[in-house]
Amino acid sequence: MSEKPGDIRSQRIEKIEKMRESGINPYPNRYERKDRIADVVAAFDETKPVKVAVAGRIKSKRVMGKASFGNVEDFSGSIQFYAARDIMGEEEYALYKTHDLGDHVGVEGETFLTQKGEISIKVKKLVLLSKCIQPLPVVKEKDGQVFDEFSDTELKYRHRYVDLIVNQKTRKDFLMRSKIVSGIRRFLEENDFLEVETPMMHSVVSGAAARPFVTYHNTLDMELFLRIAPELYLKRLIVGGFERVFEMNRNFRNEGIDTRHNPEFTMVEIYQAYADYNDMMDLTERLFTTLAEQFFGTTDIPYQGETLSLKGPWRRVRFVDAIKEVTGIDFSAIKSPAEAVSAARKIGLEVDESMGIWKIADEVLGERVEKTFQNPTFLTDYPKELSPLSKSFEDNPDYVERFELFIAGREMANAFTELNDPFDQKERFEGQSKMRDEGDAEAMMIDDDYITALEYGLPPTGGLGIGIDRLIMLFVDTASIKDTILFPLLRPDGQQDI
RNA sequence: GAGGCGCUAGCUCAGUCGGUAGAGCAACUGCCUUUUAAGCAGUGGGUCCGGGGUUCGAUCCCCCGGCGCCUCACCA
Repeated sequence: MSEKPGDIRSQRIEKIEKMRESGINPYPNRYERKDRIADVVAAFDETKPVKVAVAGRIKSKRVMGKASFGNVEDFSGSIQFYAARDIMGEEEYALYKTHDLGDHVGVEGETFLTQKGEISIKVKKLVLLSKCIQPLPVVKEKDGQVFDEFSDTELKYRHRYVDLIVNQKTRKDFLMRSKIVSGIRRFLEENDFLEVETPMMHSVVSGAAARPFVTYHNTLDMELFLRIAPELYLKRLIVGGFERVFEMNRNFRNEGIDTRHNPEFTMVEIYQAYADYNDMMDLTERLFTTLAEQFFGTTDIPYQGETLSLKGPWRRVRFVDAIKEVTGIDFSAIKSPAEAVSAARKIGLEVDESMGIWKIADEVLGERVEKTFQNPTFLTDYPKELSPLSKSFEDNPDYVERFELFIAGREMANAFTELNDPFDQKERFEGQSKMRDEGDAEAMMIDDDYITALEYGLPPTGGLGIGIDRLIMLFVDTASIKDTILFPLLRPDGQQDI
């Protein structure tokens, strides 16, 4: 009788209308759920049937006339139920038969084992808790093989809730993300780090090389930038006497989107007074191996068809040595940009003199070297020019005490001995500011207050940043960062959903 | 931002060398009281991403646009 007969949504709306007419509320306010499904399954004893009341979504339904099997699923798991007219009563059973896949129901009854040996609930009473009027994709499974998986990437990201309802792998991956994030927090807390929250809206763009999102505060009548990194605030806290701090939260960078980049991404930044970049390497290594052992029981983890060994100690190789090893180019011996250009061109890279020696070196590294680091590798001792916030070696001012960690060819972490010399920092800021004036949109701005903070004295400090989304990619074995972010940024599709 | 690929039923996908479309699952109707990718019989369901062009006729060919994916560039 609907306007569009055959349309599943209209059919279900009709069902709702009928229920309302007969005084049944398809969206009741409350249900006394007494048991979690996983607990019911775990506690099952064939010789001792127990009364249970579970709640969840109907995930499957197999009706055989006057009796029926189905599965309800809650967050903890899934269980089969057996609904029979003789037990439920004719009216209740008829109503149950109108319920659809995706409906939330409360199921009460006694546990029993079917002839085929499946733990089930013999339904005494089944009540609708929330009607699902949208047709769910039907994903079936047998012997671990998944049929008709809901696989349209666009729909998965746009309607993540549907993805979570029907695809077990998605649910598992995000559960894993949650657990890893809390594992990281636990690890840091156990190591006496204090979690802090610093501003997300900055008036100065600094702390990393990236283009910011710009926003505006009405009352103050000023431009603000969404933070690209919390770094400078966290170091202010070290100045303030918090010796070990971390912040695990979102950064925003107005850059491209691809399998490794989302404009908002999660980063943990960690600062430790009286430590240097070597201590940060140890900390990083311990964190990763602790997580691997916790979640896999081993440091060998599968990733995209390969096995990565996270077992320490990890390889440490100097920036210039790594480039030399892979390409034969020794940047420590190169004296002029022209020389660097010709070396880079020899291996087929497009660069020009204005980049300077070290940006060219960085280009060579990114193009030819990084992908060779499959197992964890600390790339250390960066050139000063590429690192405006890191401290130089006492005996070699051209290089800084910094490392980046690569796993599976991807940058996973960045750390250094923090530059705490206010005079040096001021000079570096001025250099950045000049680059900015010359059109480098990613160069930092001068943060005068930060210089003032340094003038109060930042103790020798090690700092470390780890990209959480990328770490998760590793642990849930996915090739795209979007599979680790519940709601990745997409363009609006311009269509009305539904 | 550039190039390549894709977009067909609620989902997963066929297909039309240009004559306005089909399967499986889901839905609806009937049968079925131990099924589990339940089964059997029948039915309905589509602006074939949008707009324009070519054509007697376009879902298909051409152009423009939208969204997604992949590769590249920037970046973590």
